Amino acid sequence: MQRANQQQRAKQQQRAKQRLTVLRALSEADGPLSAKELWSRLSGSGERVGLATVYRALQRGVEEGTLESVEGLGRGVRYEPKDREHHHHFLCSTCDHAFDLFGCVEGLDSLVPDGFQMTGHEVVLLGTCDACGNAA
Amino acid sequence: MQRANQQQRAKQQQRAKQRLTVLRALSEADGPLSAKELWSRLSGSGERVGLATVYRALQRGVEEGTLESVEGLGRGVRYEPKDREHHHHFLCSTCDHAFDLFGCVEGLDSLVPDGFQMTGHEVVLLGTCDACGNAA
DNA sequence: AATAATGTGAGAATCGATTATCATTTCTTC
DNA sequence: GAAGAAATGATAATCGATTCTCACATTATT
Repeated sequence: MQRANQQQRAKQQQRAKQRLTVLRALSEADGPLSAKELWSRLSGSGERVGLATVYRALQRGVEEGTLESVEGLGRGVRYEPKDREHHHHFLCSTCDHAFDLFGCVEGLDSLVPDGFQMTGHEVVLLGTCDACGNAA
Repeated sequence: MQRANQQQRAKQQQRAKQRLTVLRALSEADGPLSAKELWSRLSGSGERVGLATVYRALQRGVEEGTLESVEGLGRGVRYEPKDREHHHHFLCSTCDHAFDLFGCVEGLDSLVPDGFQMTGHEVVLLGTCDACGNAA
């Protein structure tokens, strides 16, 4: 069983060249990316990948549990690998890129109103990233 | 000048009955609302207001500086009066309503990477609101 | 009351994001 | 290498959100 799965995965990986290109690009990113961001990056670096393929790869990643969709960063949905530790994001208002942050905050529990059940939280820092700040 | 403005505002307020209905409903809400949420509420309470009017009222409110658009709460844009104190939101995953919270968190500064300039932040708590929790 | 200016509602048009379609290509199996 | 299965790319279709259009209603001005 274990072995059969491995074999099957190996097969899939050989077949799905573009899909893995997409997933690799996402795992190498320094923050969550939208389908279009991902597609732009790949296209920019000479990879010929269709936008539909990017969407398919992301969708499948979420279904298989290796990716996670991240809402709440401006408009649109971005994606990131699910195996990252708990973290938050910095959204640059100039380049609109979202950066992973390390660490978390304190005092969340005290914000929850009586009777409400908190199951998670998101923190987004807004401002200007290093590159955009220097370019100004 | 001061007086001219007041007179003009008075005129506008008499004219724009529906617009003010929209703005009042938003200011009475316990959290930021989207155009459609606002429209549903008004329609539900017997007000005959067109969706276009809601959008116009919101757009104008933002232009005039009395309203603020809030992104980052799931998909879509919501609006809230700009005169509220600094606060955050609780997003109920069941009813999808966003509730205003009171208070803030600590330790944000330490999350900012070197070279980045933070100009603001958002905190969103996720979970189940009182009503939805009891209804389950 | 007549006229002009503004506000409104209903639905059409538009927009960006996402999904569906389908012919072609690539890989696997035999 | 042939046949079948899966993946891909281009682009059409769809979807929800928002804006636009325009005829009509309301309010203001004279």
